[in-house]
Amino acid sequence: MHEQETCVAVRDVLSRVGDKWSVLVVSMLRDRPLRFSELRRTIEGISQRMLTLTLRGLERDGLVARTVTPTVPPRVDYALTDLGRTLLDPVLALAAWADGHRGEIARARERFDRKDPGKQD
Amino acid sequence: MHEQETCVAVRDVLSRVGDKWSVLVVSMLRDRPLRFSELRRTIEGISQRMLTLTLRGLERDGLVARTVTPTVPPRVDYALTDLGRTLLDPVLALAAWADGHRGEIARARERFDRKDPGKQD
DNA sequence: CAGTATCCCTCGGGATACTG
DNA sequence: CAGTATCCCGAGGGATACTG
Repeated sequence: MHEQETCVAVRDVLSRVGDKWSVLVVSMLRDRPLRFSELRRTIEGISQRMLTLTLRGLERDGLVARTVTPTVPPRVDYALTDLGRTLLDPVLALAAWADGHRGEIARARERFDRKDPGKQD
Repeated sequence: MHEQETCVAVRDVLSRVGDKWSVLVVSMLRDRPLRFSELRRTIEGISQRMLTLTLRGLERDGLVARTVTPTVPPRVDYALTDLGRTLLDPVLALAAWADGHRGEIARARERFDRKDPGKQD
């Protein structure tokens, strides 16, 4: 299980999950497809540029499908693929962990920062 | 569940998980405590600086415990805390997902890159 | 052995402006 | 509406040298 290829693949996915917007976008698409502008409005804080880049990355990895309706003005819908949907489970498990332990983590940080003051600005 | 605080906590954990070394360090400590130099040798590729920084971060979040034995030369052991151990489950689930779907992802990328050549160098 | 301290460079990502 | 193109800054992270 700890082969080289596996490690690379795992780190690859982990960095996807760790980036600032990917998981948020995926979780927004959980229930139904959304248009570019809907995603942009819903996510709040994301720049046009980063939304585009995030969606391209997710599309490239086969997690999100992009559907263009060539009207004018154009309409583009984004939806989770089957693969994208399977990612939801482990990600939500991690999110649940984060939510469930955020108190412990916050307390650990306070303790650490009290012991070692001035290091964390 | 989608309160502001939760989102912050989740993103916080996700960025920990997404950083280059944290998960690797945690998974190395899975079975038993390890010394600084053992971690350094085992992980392969990590710089002394990044190992230190990663361990400090994990310690600050209460995921790893640092034990100094004041001999000369000094000996420092790192071990997972109970909290750190609970993180293992969701992280391993994600790793399993990554391993299980890496073929699909690779194929999706090939397809995407063939359609849109020259964009990814 | 187990770190700190510096230097330096790449990349993530925000702001803004322009286009089919 | 749904993007691309530029510019720019700060964080992440590697290499190297020094220390208790």
